[in-house]
Amino acid sequence: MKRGYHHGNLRQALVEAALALIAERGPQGFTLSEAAKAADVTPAAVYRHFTGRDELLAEVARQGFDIFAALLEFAYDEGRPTSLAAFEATGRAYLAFARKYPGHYQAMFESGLQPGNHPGLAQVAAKARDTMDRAADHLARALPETRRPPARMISAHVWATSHGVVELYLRGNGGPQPWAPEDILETAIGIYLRGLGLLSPDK
Amino acid sequence: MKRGYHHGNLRQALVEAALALIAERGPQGFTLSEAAKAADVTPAAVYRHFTGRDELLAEVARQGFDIFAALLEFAYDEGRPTSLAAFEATGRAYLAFARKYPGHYQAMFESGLQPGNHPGLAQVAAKARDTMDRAADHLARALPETRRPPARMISAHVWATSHGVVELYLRGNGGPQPWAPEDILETAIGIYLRGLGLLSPDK
DNA sequence: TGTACATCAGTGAACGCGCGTTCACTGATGTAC
DNA sequence: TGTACATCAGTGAACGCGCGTTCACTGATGTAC
Repeated sequence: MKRGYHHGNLRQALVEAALALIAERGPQGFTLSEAAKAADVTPAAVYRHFTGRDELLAEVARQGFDIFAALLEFAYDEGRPTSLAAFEATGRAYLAFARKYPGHYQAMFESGLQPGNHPGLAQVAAKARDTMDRAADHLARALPETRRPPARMISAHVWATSHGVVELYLRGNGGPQPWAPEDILETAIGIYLRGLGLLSPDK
Repeated sequence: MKRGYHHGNLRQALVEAALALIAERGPQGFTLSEAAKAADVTPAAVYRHFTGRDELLAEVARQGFDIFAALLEFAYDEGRPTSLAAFEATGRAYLAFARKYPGHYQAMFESGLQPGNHPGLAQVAAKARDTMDRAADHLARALPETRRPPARMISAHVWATSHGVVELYLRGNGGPQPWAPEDILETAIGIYLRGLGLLSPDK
């Protein structure tokens, strides 16, 4: 692809170059210089669009949280067809996101980025979590009040389990496993929901 | 502490210097040069004890898995007093380890180390997992065979949930939470065990 | 017990490298007249 | 429609830095006689 002196959309091209680098070599493998090179541009050009290396990385993560929040929202689908099915779908969406967008995922969760330093990032991350919280809240209403854990506790449980399955069994820090990550997560959540009293005790 | 030309136990001193660096600044913050400096020694001296930076880091992780495996074994205590209590104790041990040995924990799980490149590492990691598997197996025997998930599936669930709680709520990539990580994990495992049919449905 | 000597843990200087960042600049674009 | 000019995206060279690693060396230790 040819281009003249001006690139056209260098900002997004840099984001995508960074994404490819991260997906291929891990968050450590990402450098400003290499992202610039992959976008066919001098490292100095990056500074026309970002204040520096960190801001480029943060933008990658931000776009990741955007996609993530949208996927969760789509999976939740306002609680349709049932609050239970919608809740299960959000759990699956977590894993599906990590599988389909590994560059984004790593920028978000494994790059050592401090959300506190990037206000926009924290905001869009909160949006994703809010969807989970709503799904859990909707689900919790089906429980008798006396034995109903707080909705945010339930969503914390599912985030933790989903995140753990991704880190250990999809991204591979836990050694090989005889099951697909999807099956591990599915059964874990199934047993958990039975424990909440939302699935019948028979398989 | 004074010392002469020879250090005495430089190898272990380097491991401990690395540990302190990692605990303080994260696995990225660790460099061979700084570890050497912290041990009051020239960077070149490191090469008398390790083949290079990676092997030093791997040794830190190896010692971590050693401690971890011992803690799990201690918590499991051959299934005493009951298989259920022993199983719950191993879950708690995971979190306790991450809290008490943050440097080891990060070297093991967040340093980007490839266990495949360090045979000794994979071996001792397998030992830790084996303890979890035994705990799960012991527990599973209390279940009627028809509705008993494979023991390794159960231990995968608990590893994942424990790991997720540590990453998100102890190490802080999931935003602030109104509960202590210990409480999140405890309730998650409680609900899960009820789902397995091992705890009565009343609180 | 005293001395010669082999061993080897640590030194200090140097290396090449790639990193993030800066700076004065240049060339393309698009707008005002 | 044609030209002058302001804007600004990208260049290219340079910087200082800290990294991991190497090498010839030196000084402490401990053992053989």
